[in-house]
Amino acid sequence: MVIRYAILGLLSWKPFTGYELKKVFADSVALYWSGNSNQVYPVLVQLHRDGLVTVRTEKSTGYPEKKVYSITPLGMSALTAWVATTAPELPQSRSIFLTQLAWADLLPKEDLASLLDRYEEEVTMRLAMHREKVRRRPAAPDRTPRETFLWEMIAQHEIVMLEAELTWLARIREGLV
Amino acid sequence: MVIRYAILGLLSWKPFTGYELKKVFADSVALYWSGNSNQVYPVLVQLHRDGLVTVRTEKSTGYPEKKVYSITPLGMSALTAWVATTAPELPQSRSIFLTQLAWADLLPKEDLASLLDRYEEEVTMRLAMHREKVRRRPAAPDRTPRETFLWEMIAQHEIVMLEAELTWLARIREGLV
DNA sequence: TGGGACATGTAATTTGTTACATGATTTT
DNA sequence: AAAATCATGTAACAAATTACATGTCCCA
Repeated sequence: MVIRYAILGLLSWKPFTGYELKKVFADSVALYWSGNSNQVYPVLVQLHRDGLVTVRTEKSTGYPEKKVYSITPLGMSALTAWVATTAPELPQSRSIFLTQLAWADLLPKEDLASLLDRYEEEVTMRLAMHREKVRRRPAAPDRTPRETFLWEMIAQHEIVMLEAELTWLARIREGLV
Repeated sequence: MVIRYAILGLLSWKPFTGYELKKVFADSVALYWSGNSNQVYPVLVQLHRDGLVTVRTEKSTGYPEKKVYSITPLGMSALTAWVATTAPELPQSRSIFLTQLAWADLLPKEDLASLLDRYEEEVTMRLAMHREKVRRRPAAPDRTPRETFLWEMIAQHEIVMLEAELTWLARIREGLV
C-alpha cells in the first residue's frame, strides 16, 4: 500500500499527527490522497503495530488529545528499501473522458464540440490550480539541493502532462473541423 | 460506474457475450479494464435488470450456454445521455513512481539512477506494447470517418502521454548530472 | 495427456472515498 | 450565533483486481 510509504516519507522529515498528515495530503502537489483522507488513521495504527513508527500522546487542554507520530529506525529502513527496490510502475491511465470520446460519435457536432470544450476547461482549470498550489507552496528548509530539485520535477510532472493533454486536445479540434 | 457505459458502447456496435466483452477490454487500447475483468458478468446482470440490454441464450453443443447481450433503445439513449452530459473528468494521476521519487533523496546516486533507468525502461516498454497493439488492431468496418478519427486520437493519447513522460524523465536526468 | 481457449459465474481482497459520530475552540 | 478549525476515529460504500469453482472442447 503506497500510502504507508507516503506517510513514512513525511515522518522522515519530522513528526506529524494524523490530522496534520491529512492536511499535507490534501494540499500536496506530489502526494495524491484526496480531500479528507481518513485512511491515515487506520494506516498509522498499522504502522505502529509494525514497529515502523512510535506515538507520543500530547494531553492538550480542551482539545481531544493529539497523537504525534515519529518514524523509527526500522521505519526509516523500510522506507528506504521501498523506494530503492519497488518496481517503478506506470499508472494505467483510466480516463473517463476517453471512454466518453469512444462513443462520442453518437453526438451531433455541437454536442461533441461542447464535450471537448468542457474537457479543455477542466484541464485548464486544473493546470491553473496546480500552478497556484506550486506558487504558494511553503519553502521547505533543511532539504538537500537534490531533494529540492526532485520535488520541483514532481511538481513539473503534472504541468507537463496537462500541457500534453491540451496539445492533444487541439489536435482533435483540428481534425474535426 | 464507467464500465456500464463502456459495455453499452460496445453493445451499440453489435451483440456480445460476457466472455467476448472481457477479451475486448483486455485487448483494447481505449478501454482500460484489466486482464481478466470478471466485473462484466455482474454488470451485465445489472444492465439487464435495468432494461438497458436484452439476453438471448444460445444453447451450444457441449460448451456452457452462451448469453448474447444486445442493447435496447433504452440502453442506447442512456448511453447517449451519459456521453453527452457526464462532466468530463481528468484522471487524477496517482503515480507510485512519483511517490518513490519524493523520497528518492534517501538513495545514493547510483540507486537513484537505477530507479530512473527502470522507470524509463517501463515507459519505453509500455510505449512499444501500445504501438504494437495499435498496429495489429483489427480494421473496424461500418464506422463513420468521424468515429474512426476519434478512435485514432484515443490511441494517440497514450502515445502522447508516454512520450511526454520520457521527455520529462530526460529533464530529470539532465538536472541530476 | 496436458494445456489453452471457451464460457459462466461467485467470493474474497484491496484500495480509496464519503458519510457519520463526537466534541471543544476559535474566528467571523 | 454560526461557521470553520482542531482532532480523533468508525462505518458504509464503491470499484477494481485476483482467486476460486466448474466443466467442455480442441489441438499439439
